[in-house]
Amino acid sequence: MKKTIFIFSALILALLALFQLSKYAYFFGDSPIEPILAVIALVFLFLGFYISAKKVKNTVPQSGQIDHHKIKELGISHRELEVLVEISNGLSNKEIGKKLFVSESTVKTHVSNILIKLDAKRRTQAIQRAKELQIIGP
Amino acid sequence: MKKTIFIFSALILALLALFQLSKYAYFFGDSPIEPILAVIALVFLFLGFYISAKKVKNTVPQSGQIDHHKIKELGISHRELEVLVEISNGLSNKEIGKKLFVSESTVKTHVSNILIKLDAKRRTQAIQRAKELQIIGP
DNA sequence: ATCAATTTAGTACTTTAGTATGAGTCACAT
DNA sequence: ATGTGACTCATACTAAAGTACTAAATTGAT
Repeated sequence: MKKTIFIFSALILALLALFQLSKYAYFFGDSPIEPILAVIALVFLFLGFYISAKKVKNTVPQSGQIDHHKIKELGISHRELEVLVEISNGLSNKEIGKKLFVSESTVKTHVSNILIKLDAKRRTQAIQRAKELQIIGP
Repeated sequence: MKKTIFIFSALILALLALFQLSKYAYFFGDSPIEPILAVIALVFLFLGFYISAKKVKNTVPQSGQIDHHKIKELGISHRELEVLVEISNGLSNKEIGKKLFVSESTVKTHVSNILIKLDAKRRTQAIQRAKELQIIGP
């Protein structure tokens, strides 16, 4: 895709050059407008490209990658992360306990700590925050 | 690929048209150049925007598209969908009520219906299911 | 106009979630 | 050895969440 665009861009440039040559053959007026027009067109074309690309980069925040650095930064332990993942999978505390072979009490402790570390009031908010911070996958 | 070629072809045509215009400008002498320059700049700016946007749409495979068909298929009403979105934003029933100007009781009713329709036992599970079915955005 | 679906809201109840606190075990580093 | 952090579990409590009804007002389509 990139190559195609590059090739066509080169093609346009070549066209412009040809037009310039032909113009010089026909006219010998004071100041030719065509080169200026071409430069403006290209500059604004790539400006549009650039701005749009920037916009997309800011609005679409890299999907998929989990930020291990931020996990440590927030002081979230390995076990807490496991619980967090199961929360986002929609499991109840009891179910998480069974899956991780611990009591429901333990899960509750982990959940409380997670909520504090993620600055959330509810587990649903924790899910949202964790995905926002790319601590867990989408 | 075909689209890219088409777009660039259109671009070339636009360039040709512009050159024709510039020729006319030459013949009629005193027509001002600035408006033409402005038009060219704008046209190519938006052209750049357009091409870039198209490119992104083709390279990034459906991120954020919601499946309206599946929503109707599951019989989820408009109001229920609103509630569902707020659930996934991590709000409590009371908070949702305030945001949508209804009582907490009403929200509970909606939530219960949502859970039935999404075949979920908890709101966290409903979030997971809804995202899986692309009923709500990620 | 009538019928079905939606939206709203309530009561009464059960279940799940979350808080606060304390405490025991284990590994690992100083 | 002693402390530190992570993991575990418990009790007792409060706060949400969720269920199971009932029911009225509204809306949209036939």
